[in-house]
Amino acid sequence: MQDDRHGRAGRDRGAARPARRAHGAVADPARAAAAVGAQPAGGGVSESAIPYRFDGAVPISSVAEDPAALALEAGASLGRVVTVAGRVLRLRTQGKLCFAELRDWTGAIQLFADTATTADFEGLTHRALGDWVGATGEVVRTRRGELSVRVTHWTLLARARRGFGDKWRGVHDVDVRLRQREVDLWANEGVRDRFLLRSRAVSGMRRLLDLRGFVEVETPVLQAQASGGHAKPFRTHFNALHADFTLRIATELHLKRLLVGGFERVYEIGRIFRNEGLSPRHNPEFTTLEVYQAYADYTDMMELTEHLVSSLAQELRGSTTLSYGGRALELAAPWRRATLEELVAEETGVELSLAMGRAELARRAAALDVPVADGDGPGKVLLEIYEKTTEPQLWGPVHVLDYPKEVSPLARDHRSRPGYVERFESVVAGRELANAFSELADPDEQRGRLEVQAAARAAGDEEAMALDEEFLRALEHGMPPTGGLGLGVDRLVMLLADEANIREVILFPALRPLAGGDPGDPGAEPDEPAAADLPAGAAQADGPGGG
RNA sequence: GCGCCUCUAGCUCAAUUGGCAGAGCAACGGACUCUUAAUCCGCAGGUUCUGGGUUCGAGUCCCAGGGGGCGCACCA
Repeated sequence: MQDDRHGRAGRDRGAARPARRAHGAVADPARAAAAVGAQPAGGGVSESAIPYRFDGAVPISSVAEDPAALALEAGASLGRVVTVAGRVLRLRTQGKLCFAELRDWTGAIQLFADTATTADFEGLTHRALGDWVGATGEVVRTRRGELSVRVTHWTLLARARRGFGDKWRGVHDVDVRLRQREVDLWANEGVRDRFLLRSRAVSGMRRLLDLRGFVEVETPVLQAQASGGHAKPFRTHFNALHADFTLRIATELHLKRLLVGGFERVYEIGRIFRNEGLSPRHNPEFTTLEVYQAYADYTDMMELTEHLVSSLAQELRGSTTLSYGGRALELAAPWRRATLEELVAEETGVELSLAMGRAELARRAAALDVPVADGDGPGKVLLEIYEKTTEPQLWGPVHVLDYPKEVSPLARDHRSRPGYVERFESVVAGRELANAFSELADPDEQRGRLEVQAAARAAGDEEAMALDEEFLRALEHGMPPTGGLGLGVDRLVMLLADEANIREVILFPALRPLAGGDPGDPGAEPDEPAAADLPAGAAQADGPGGG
């Protein structure tokens, strides 16, 4: 993994066995594609009655959490008329009364209707679960004590032709949950909150960095040759240039070029792509944060890592003490710092040192049942031993210091330990969360390191780092001393959300495509007429600017 | 890629040793003026993932394929 800043950040290895969250995958692809709960169309309201916009709705939480409303006594009215909008998730009709639970993304409130005060009472009682409705009425508390909007009039905003699964148990079919995340978000408790947490973590990250004077930038996803990491890229074709391109595997090299260009503090939060395995802990596209700070070294990056992670935990979870997989995790700064060898010795009792040479290291690897490849140098052997025996056992958080130069082509030589570079990985819950170094700025040294990579590449190592001449030329213009940090955003969100499966923190994780497309759906509306059959005007009316 | 597990109504799940495919929810029709997973009455709903095989008889056993899950490998 060498210099690979995100070698596994955001993609875990050696992780604790993930809790099995769902059972019994169903689903032949046909049924998965046919979606959940297809129901016959109906409901007695014509599509043309649905308005183009809906004015005046307030967030439901502003009603449901209003102190005056909370203090309201059963049977009393607040004397305040509100309009709310959202989705009908429960519906209970009782003779000339009707109760519905209306939910928007801020909260839920009951609608209370009756034949005397509600326009089109009958229509309301025939809403399908899942229909979107706007409603206006007084804020009251029912005799039975439920805060409600006593509906005088209401508007259908969307029909739900498909249901959202069992109203009590939701939808547990993993395939449906992931392929139809929109269903998962409504049907299952906590899903939406988890993704809101993710969103807040990312915006929090931006805010914390902005406060320290960093600027956010965007670098290319499409690259002639991806570099800056160790991974197989996805390949694509750039028609206009008649050239094969790759999707980026790291943002590192472009960001360092910005340091050369005078951006002293930059960061990018972006998707990178690695053409590798799929697992509960690996998604081929994942999000990284990369930060570069001029005049700083890796010790500054340790402080920054601690600051980001502990601040987000405090802000989003209310504490730096979290529970992850049932085990306590204390994220408050400062985090422990220990060298790679110290940690291996603690875990295995085996002393290691680069100085003892490859042969001796290989013997110790064998004694620990760690396989070693013939081509591996001493640094690689050392790293393998650490990764196989120690990293998965580290609960942390801990900054693992000082990696062999051999496996770190982009990091600067250690100022006092020959053969090592100034690099650390932050390990939390047995997995790498962050990877950082004092950046290598010397163009000649960098060229030499990348030539070694290029040779490995030429020898068939598909994941050896590509030699990037534009990057090397940039370094020749001079890059100041710089500390750089890469952090796996998906991984961080997993920690904050207490999730063992990366797909629970990615809205639309990669899945095998369904063969044959939509197999048809008996509950769905008839197919739309083909475009050719539409009147000329209609054929173009497919969106803003579409014409 | 390999191994193990799994797939039954729209959803969540049953179905004794191989012996009539069921329930709850959703849907549909109805009753009900304070419900809270409302309740009650009625009605409807199936290529038991697909294709073969064994058997008098297969949701159940066997083979092949597909989807999904987990683990391993990969992720220098």
